Amino acid sequence: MHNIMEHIRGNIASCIRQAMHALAASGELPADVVDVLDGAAVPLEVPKDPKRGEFASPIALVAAKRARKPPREVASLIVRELMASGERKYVESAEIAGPGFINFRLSQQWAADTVALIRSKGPDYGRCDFGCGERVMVEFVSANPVGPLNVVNARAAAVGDTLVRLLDAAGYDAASEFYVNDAGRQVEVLAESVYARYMELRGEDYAFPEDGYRGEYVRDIAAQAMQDGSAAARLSAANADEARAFFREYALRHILDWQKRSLAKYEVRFDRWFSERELRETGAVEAMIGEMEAAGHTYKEDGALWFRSSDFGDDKDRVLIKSDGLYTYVAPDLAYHRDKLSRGFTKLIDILGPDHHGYEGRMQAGLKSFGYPDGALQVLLLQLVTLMRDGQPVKMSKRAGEFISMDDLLEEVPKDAARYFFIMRNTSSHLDFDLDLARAQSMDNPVWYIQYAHARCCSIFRQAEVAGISPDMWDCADLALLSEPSDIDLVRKMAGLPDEVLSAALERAPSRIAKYGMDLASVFHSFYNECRVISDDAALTAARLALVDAAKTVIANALQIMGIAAPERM
RNA sequence: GCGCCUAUAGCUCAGUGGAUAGAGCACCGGCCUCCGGAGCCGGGUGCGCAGGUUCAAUUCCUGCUAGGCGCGCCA
Repeated sequence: MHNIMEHIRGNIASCIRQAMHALAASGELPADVVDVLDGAAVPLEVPKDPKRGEFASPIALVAAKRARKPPREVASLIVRELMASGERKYVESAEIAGPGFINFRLSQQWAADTVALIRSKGPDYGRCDFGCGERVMVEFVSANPVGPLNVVNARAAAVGDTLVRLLDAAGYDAASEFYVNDAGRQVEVLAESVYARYMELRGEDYAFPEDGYRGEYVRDIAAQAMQDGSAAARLSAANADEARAFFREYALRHILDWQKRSLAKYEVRFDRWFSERELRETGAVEAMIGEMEAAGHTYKEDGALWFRSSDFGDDKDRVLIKSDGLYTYVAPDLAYHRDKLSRGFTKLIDILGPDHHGYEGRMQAGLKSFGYPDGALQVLLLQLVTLMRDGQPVKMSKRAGEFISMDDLLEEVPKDAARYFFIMRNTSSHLDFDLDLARAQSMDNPVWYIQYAHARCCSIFRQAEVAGISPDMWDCADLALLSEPSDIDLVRKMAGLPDEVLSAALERAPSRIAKYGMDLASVFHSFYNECRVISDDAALTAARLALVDAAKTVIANALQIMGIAAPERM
């Protein structure tokens, strides 16, 4: 058993089902009342207010109409049957409340077993095999290799990496990829920009391209090439075309390495950096277009080759090959997505910035035309990020060169804080990133608050060691002694991790784990204030140390999923 | 004009087809002879507007209003 809550949920549901069948059989309820159970799970929820118990069911409200009795009366019959059932496990009491809810309270044995389970699972607690090893590919960041990573890239990196960790925890075989657009126009513009700066540094008159990249880093790259002996030698012998070609490769490698370093600092890992250029070299794009033409999904117009994407749900048709003979970005991108699916990934997730939402329709249309099922590709659109300093939005303008890159951000706030802040909101919501708060080493900072809960657990163990209490003493503790409301509140919150991980993974919602971590830390701090762990009562001390050990595990596991360190001291 | 996203407490945001809609910040008041006070406890007139589906809508659907973003043979 890896999830006690799931086990109990199943047990209660089956008890309710049996109770209703028994009532229908005995004639106390109309025979057709059991129809409400058909094809649907017995409704069971975790009440918001812990005073209502661990589980609640509105089944009596749902069944009242068929039962032709008031909900509370139906509830009372179900409770009578259920409490008489020998199948019932852990349920200590079932009460009728409000309009007809049945609230289930679990026995202390449940708390004891939960603590024991968490301690035996250790780092695996919270994980499950729901995904059955299905292969899921998450593609994120995929910034053009023409400049530094920006703040939305940083959000995408934190969200994507956490999502991969979540999917992994939920039993999927999850992989991450960064698609490198190292072919195409943007790269040429970069090459021309660096070349222009190079000429400028040499004091030659050369016009900077209209749509060129004006960042200071472009000049830096040119300057570095001039100082690099072998590069300088090659440049001095080159004509303009050769120099541009040289700078294309030089700048590309330089910027790609730079982006890789930024992400490494951020502890965001990619299983693969997939090169568009290599994809083109395999002939995959040509082959794909050939098949599309053969299938009749294309037509020629105004000298360009169009994909009939509107036949597959897109707003309008899209150009694959421009009238100048070059591919648009759509063609290689489609080939890339087809490549991912051909490698055995059955689910693709793309995390995109808000300026790319139009992209989804054409990709979905493409995959549909290839015959892949609906739902093979899921696009997660991130909304914008506003950096806040002193309560004011930080103005960013590319033109004026006022621009905060991901590197700048990570110099200002710790990596753990940045990751947390970027995932703490729903991906579909605009994000206000409070730089002052993220940097603060104080109770107001949610990251510190959670990490402090972990450090506090460790501190208690250090204290226990000083008092001469060894781990084997709490390994065999009598967990039945954990009976204070604060003990149970903590256990209840810890028991929720597996459900939380699974729903966060299925909803593609890293923010849920951020919220959970915060709530867990809060319950832990309350417990700590309410219940003394190390006391004169040796048996209770042992039980509480086991509880703290479990708490430490759960906090660490939640932080691990977010890619945030779990410090022993701060 | 079309498309996507958003609208919940003074502020930043959670949340769910169900019970009395939550958290943090800010503000006010308490709690250390004690495991880290980097903490805890208490204090709340809020789901943009109008319809619809439902036993039940803040949640789902439609329309409206307001804000953000996008709408290239750029990526």
